[in-house]
Amino acid sequence: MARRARRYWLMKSEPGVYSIRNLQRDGSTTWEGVRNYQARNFMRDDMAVGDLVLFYHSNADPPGVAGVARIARAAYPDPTQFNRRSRYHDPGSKKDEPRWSMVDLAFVERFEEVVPLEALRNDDELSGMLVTRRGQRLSVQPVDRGHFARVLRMGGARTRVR
DNA sequence: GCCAACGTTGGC
DNA sequence: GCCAACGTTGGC
Repeated sequence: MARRARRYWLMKSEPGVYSIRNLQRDGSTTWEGVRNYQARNFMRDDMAVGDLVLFYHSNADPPGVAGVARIARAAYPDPTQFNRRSRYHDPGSKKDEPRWSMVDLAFVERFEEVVPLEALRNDDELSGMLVTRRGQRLSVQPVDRGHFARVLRMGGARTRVR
């Protein structure tokens, strides 16, 4: 049985809300609250267990890639969409036809230092990488294998692409 | 805190 | 289907 090739991703989190250190502490986490259709589609349709993720700190100083995570559970319905108390509640979503999906992430490693967005932008090998584009707000993005490997090197990571 | 960029909503 | 109004994201 041929296995699907591992895919590579970037996922944004505000460190004031949930940082790479939080993920390191917790070991794994649920990724609820994504309410953008493009981001949902990537999670629901394209992510699989074992895919690697660049863990990106947004609204941070500096913004940038803080470490690496791994998809620990493939997409399943985000329960917060049905919770009236939740800030992620979606009254338009039906139980038998959930609108929003989520995945679980597991900690892989934390970079010694964040690789700043500016460094990504200044790196020739990373030209075209989505996150370096001005106005790019998507919180879940696919990353080219070569770009992923390059960011790992910039972060001094032990993790390798394969 | 500002504001550009962008997604969503809803009137028409 | 258009598009103005509005809300959010996220760099700076």
